[in-house]
Amino acid sequence: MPELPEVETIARQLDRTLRGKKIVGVEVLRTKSFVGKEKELEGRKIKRVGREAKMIVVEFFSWDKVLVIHLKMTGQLVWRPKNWDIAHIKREVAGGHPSEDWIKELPDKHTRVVIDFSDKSRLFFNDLRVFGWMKIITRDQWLELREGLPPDVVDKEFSLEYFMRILRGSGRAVKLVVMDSQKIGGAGNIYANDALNLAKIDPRRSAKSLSAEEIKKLYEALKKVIKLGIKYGGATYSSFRDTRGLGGKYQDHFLTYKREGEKCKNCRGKIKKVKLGGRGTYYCPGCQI
DNA sequence: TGATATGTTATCTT
DNA sequence: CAAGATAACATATC
Repeated sequence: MPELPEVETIARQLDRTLRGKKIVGVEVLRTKSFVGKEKELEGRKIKRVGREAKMIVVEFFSWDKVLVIHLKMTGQLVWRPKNWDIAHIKREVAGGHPSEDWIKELPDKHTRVVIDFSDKSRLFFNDLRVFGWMKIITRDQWLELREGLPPDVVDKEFSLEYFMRILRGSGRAVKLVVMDSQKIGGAGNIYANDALNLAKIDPRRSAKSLSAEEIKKLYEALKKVIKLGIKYGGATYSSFRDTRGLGGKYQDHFLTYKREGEKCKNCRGKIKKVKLGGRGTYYCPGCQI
């Protein structure tokens, strides 16, 4: 489910809550969801939690291995303190409305892994479709993996020159190139749709047909929507929940995504939905040329 | 019942 | 070989 802003939201929250905590137990309820020997985690103390592309990395004190997590389409990481109860969550969220469907007991039928900490708090990895995973790899493997990753939209290495080179080198539809995780990290379907609307570019156009000016507009739009997504704590669409089991707010600011038939915020045209690369694609025929 | 679903990658086709 | 298209992963919801 989560795109970069959603993963970033989760990673930041985990970094805050898990730092210094000691793992005392790991239960794997679905073997496909955990790669490696979970026993190895016992007794480890968490140094920090970070994000690279759409992966979450957990680093430990005095250990040369890391835990890498990918939520794919439907993964969730929900942390609950000792003696968690509904009243506790409601107290924690100032003015927010906890989504009722998530105020429930865990583990449930979609829980794949549970990590227990020495302070009796617990982290639940839920994943309906079981595409996501947690895996233990060595620090060296992790560094190697990072080497092979393209720059994230929010990285400073993601320059306009780089973006231009990528787009000019492909004849595919511009939206598919923007979403290509081999070339650009972190631009998923929701944000790709919205960035193209903001830049007023038809998502179906061949990437190499964009002018330098259009590329620049798209580059800026992409950074802008991703930052907006982070600011609003991600988009709650389908299964996205933060570590408290609560949703984000970006969905209230969608420009095109899931807005078929509604008015374009630029030109009052009607948002249209088409299919591109097997994915739902939303755009405004009025202003996206 | 059938279409659809946020991500990634393996495998097919051109 | 390379670029691009498509299927696959597992499950729920509309």
